[in-house]
Amino acid sequence: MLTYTEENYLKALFKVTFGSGSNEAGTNELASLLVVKPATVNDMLKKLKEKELVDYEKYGKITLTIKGKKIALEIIRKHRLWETFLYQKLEFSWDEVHEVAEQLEHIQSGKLVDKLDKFLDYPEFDPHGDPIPTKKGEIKVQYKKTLSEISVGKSCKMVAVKDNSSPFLQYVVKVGLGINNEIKVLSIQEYDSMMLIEINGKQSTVSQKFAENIFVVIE
Amino acid sequence: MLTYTEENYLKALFKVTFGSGSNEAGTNELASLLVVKPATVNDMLKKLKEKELVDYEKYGKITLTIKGKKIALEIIRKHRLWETFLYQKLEFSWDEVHEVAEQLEHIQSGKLVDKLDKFLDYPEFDPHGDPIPTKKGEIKVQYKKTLSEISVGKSCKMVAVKDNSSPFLQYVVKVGLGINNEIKVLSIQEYDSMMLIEINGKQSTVSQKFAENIFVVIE
DNA sequence: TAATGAAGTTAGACTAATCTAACAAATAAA
DNA sequence: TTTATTTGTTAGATTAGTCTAACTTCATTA
Ligand SMILES: [Mn+2]
Ligand SMILES: [Mn+2]
Ligand SMILES: [Mn+2]
Ligand SMILES: [Mn+2]
Repeated sequence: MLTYTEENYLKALFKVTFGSGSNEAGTNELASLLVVKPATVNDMLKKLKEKELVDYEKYGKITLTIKGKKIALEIIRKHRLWETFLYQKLEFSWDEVHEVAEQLEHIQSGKLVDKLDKFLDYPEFDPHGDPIPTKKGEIKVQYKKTLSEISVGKSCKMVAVKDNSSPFLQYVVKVGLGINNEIKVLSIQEYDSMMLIEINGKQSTVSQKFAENIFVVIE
Repeated sequence: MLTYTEENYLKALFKVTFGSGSNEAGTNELASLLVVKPATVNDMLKKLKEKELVDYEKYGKITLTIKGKKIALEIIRKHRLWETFLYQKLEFSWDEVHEVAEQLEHIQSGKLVDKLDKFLDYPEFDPHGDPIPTKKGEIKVQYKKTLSEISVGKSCKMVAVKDNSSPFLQYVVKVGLGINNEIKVLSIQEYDSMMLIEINGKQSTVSQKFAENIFVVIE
């Protein structure tokens, strides 16, 4: 059985490597994501290598083994199922679920995950629009862009958020945006890339930074 | 914030002291309940005393402070609410809930407890018949006896179990017993106190050890 | 009341997870 | 191709939680 901390390293490693082309990560990169020092990561990598959860040679790049990736996906599955539970059943707002799910994702009980999945009627996406890995560890890859990549005059549909922080999520709500909303790009300011958008007939102006954290699909 | 381990010590301390008249506990007693060595308990007591969660002097008895008792009750409240959730909403059987609740009781989120309580419609008892402390830390004291104390010819109602272990709980089900069942004591064997009982018209014979672990009330 | 056993304490050691500070290797710049 | 910068590693220390083995105090009982 893995410790709480080991699980967090695997999850972080999956997040930095998944969809990064090379599937590799570096010590510093991982350290900054986990908010620990590189020295700490280095120690942990030796432990994870010993347990055959990562491939890693001194001064080399870090990758997850199949075994490590499988565990990472299980934790992400649990995290997103719990977020969905908190949001749908307990009426948490979408900016509150992540923090609690960070704890709940470490509860060890295969039965609990299965029952929860069933109770929620096998959801495919969490409240932030992120896909929930299946029991088999399959994860849906969505061909999504960020709002900042959409050109003037085009329409798209919001499907997820990149930034999961509470302040950002609250801001998204304030702007009148939510998952599945239609967004039309009315204009883009040359100078600072500020975007004038329309959602349900209501206009808003958003910064480039904001637009880079909204995932959309073109229909 | 307390660690997972500190919380377990407070909970264990509450369990051994609550309703014991003196409200006191000893090092060895606590050690055996927590399945650690007395030396370990001794170290922890110093930490808990420092944090003003227990009253304790060298070679003296251990008691919870008001503050320590309050925290213990919060953990027990969480434990029993989670057990109720698992049993009522996720269809766990009553012998499976305890182990998972041992983990879930340590999730830190006041909001989660409140929401869960509401979601379950403010339950008063958990699946084992144990009272769920209120948000204010009030716990219902039931005037209950054990089945072994009931005399021949009398009837009573099962309200809870003393032993929460999976083998015992499964055995209770097998005997045809459950919370709120009427039990009539038909006869008691002189020699070994074996009890012949009737539940819903069905007769069963149970040992004294068994009868000592069934809580009942006389109506 | 003194001996004996039970209960409780201390010292010293270990593991997991973390840090700081110093060092080494790899990479980018000049 | 040196030099400088970034990246990664090591050594040594700390804290929480645990242990064993030895010791002390308390309580019972002969
Ligand atoms: Mn999340
Ligand atoms: Mn999410
Ligand atoms: Mn329980
Ligand atoms: Mn219970």
